[in-house]
Amino acid sequence: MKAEKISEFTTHRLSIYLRCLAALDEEGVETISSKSLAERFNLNSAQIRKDLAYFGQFGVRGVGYPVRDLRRRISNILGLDSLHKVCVIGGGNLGMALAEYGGFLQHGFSVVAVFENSPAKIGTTWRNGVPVVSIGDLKETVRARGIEMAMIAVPAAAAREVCERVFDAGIRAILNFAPVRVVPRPGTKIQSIDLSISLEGLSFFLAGRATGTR
Amino acid sequence: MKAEKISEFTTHRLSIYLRCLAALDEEGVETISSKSLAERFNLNSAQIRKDLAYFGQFGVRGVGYPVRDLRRRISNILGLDSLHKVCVIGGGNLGMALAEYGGFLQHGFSVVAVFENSPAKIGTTWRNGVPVVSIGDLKETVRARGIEMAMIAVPAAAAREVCERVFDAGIRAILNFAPVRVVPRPGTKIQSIDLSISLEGLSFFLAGRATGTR
DNA sequence: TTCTGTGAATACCTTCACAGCG
DNA sequence: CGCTGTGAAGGTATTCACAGAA
Repeated sequence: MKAEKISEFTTHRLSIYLRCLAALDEEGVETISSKSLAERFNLNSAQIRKDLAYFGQFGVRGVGYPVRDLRRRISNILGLDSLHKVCVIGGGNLGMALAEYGGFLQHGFSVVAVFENSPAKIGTTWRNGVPVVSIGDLKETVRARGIEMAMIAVPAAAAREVCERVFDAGIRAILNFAPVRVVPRPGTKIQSIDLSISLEGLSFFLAGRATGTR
Repeated sequence: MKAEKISEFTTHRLSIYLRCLAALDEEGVETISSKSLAERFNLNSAQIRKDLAYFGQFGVRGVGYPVRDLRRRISNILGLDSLHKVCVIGGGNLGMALAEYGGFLQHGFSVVAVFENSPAKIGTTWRNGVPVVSIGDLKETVRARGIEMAMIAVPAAAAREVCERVFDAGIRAILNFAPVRVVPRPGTKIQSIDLSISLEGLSFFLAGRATGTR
């Protein structure tokens, strides 16, 4: 791997390539060229080659990339060789939906706990067996269960404080759903998904067409 | 407004500015400079001025921007003057969580229906009064209720077909949660949120630190 | 003087185009 | 030959720096 720092655009595309390679591998396809891979996402083939070249020389000139091998390597690059343990903070609707979402496990992420502060919910077990734990037990549970990431699904007002507690518990990666900008500590990463802002982007698009911008 | 096309980076930031301006307005602040606004998101002040300049000259030299006025204008630019009616396709956990999420209404989006294909759920009403409607009635309901946007929360396998039906029903803006790339029709827009890919980005970050990339 | 609005400079991301290997 | 890997070119986004208005 080269010393340069990799952009998020690249890592995002790696995930996309990985999905496609997994499907191809399952189909029994053994080799794929950057060109035919590119066509699937209407993307430039040089883009794919550049993305991969950051991490080594995986291809065979005149042939293409060996599907299974490339799949394994990208999986490795993304740190997906082993299952990642994830927790959800906040046992409201969104939190519970996240805890139960089947897609995570399929991609190597296992939700092992939901943290809550409402006594009524603490101690219960969610449908698929995920325990609802007191937020007070965050630190011990994180350590005991080897939790590496947290998904924050608490009200906006609580988000900042919750992130601090999560960092204090030793977690260094957060996926934040609260509509609040939180600044990561050095050595940590926060990725935010703001549903209202996404909808506002769509609203802008619709408004533009309406006023004839086309 | 200038003829240039506006990048998504800009519109995304406009949403962020809007949030901040709303808070300032509520606090009674009357004027804000690009510099002090920039400090809140550690962002460059020229960035903010450029973003706003695409749409007109809103500021007063030597003073800054009038908070309430700028708030109204951005709101207008983003098409947020009126409430937007939104539907959810898919009545699973995620779909129901989206239907009940209070944050949308606060930002001008109202979820007015959840579309489902399971007969057991159709005809029921979700907690906050959102009706669960048969996907077969999509077109009529969209027309009758003036629905402008759809949030897709169906399994990956169904996503593509569902998007087609949504477009056929006259909706031109989609927020897609299914882990599938869907190509928008001309004149439509699809914004995708892929939870697993977001987690993979975090996994890459953690993997990098672990191998000493720092 | 302060702070906007904006051309110029820079940094970054993508695409082109081709040398070179299998 | 076909396709990768990559320097060079082309675009786009961000930042700098300053002229000019209040």
